[in-house]
Amino acid sequence: MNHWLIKSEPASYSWDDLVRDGGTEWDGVRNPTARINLRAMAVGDLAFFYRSVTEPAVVGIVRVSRTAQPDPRDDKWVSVRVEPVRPLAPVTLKTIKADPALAAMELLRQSRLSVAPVRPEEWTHLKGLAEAG
DNA sequence: GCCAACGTTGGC
DNA sequence: GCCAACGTTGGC
Repeated sequence: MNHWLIKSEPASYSWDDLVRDGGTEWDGVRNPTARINLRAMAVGDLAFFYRSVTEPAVVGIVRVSRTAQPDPRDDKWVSVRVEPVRPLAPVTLKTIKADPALAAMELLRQSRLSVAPVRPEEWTHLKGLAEAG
């Protein structure tokens, strides 16, 4: 199983919106690198839900419930379906940046990438931080 | 194909 | 609000 991180601005779609909806189409991604990552997702893959812009932090875990399909509004692009698994105690960007075990995360390396892979050891470590806090 | 201008993302 | 990073567009 692969692990990922997906970003959303709370003003456009928040963790609470996802919980309310019970799942959503993760569409609107318009970046070629992010598209490669969406296409690589399998059903059952887990992703951190990252809140950008306003108090940037990882705030939850989601599960991929359908693989990539063309966006009906623009079939050059794709979307997957995700559903909430559980909220996490927020792990802030500040904490992530300060942690040597997370220094290689794609989140930090390419800060504008909205769909990024997470290495297994990074996944375990970051999830551990949320559970410790 | 190069590159300057421009637009968007996202941290601060 | 500012600005760095970086992707896209368009003139040449």
